[in-house]
Amino acid sequence: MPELPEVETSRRGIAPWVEQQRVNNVIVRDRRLRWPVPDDIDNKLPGQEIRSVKRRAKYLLFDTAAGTAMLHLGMSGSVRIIDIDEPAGKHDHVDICFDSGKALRFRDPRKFGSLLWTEKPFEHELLRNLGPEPLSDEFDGSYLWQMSRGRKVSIKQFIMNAVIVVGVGNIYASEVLFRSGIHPKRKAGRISKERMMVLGNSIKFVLKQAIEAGGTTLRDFHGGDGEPGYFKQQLDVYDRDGLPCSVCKAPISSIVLGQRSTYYCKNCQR
DNA sequence: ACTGGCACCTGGGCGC
DNA sequence: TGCGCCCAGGTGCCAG
Repeated sequence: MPELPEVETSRRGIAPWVEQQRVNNVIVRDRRLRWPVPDDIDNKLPGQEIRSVKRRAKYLLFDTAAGTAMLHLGMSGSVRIIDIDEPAGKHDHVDICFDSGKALRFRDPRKFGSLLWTEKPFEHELLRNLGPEPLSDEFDGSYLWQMSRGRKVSIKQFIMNAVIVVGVGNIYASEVLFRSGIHPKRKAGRISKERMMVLGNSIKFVLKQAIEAGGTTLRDFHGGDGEPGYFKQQLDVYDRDGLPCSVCKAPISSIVLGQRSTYYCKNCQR
């Protein structure tokens, strides 16, 4: 479910309940996530204080003196704060319980998420080769333009490639291309610098707006504070097949690109 | 070096 | 109600 805004919303929601809290114990009910949950999680985390909860790409990083727990929400994962005695549901795979009597509960029906342990997060193989954060100063349209020269992939797949830039998933890829007036199938290497500048700005704008709205709730996403995200109301094209374009009123089109549903306006996007 | 396609897993919504 | 089918917010890995 989560793209960058949903992960960031989750991070902000849980941080006040987790930072500076000491882990009492960890309950792992099912290790069979995308990768098996390592013993380190139950062995090394208890007794540690969470110094900070940070985010890199779509990973939540729980920093302690002994190492860092890396949590990825996959397609269907979510986290929330509970009282430690709250009964666990079928897909509540992990609880990180604090001395405070609260716990961080990780739920993930599809099990595409992961919970890993590392001592050097930024050297971890899953993080090492990631592209820049879209909201950082090192990312902008001229970077996108430079990286895209000679590339034949569609611009949509290009911006969803985490080696190029992290955090842009299937919803926001369609949204930022609409805002930029760029057809999702256009080859990345054949977009002018001027248009790439617009795209770079759109990525920053849309992601920021979505974070402010608390993310997008399509099904059951909720931030760590239990509130759903309200960005769905601001989606211009995603999941709006056949509905009128917010600008020109032409029906929104849908196609499949790289096995993912893709939405755009035939009129507004070239 | 790129590109496209598959895989992992479970549940929800739809049509019959 | 039940069944079968299609779809779902991610991403590592494989072959060409």
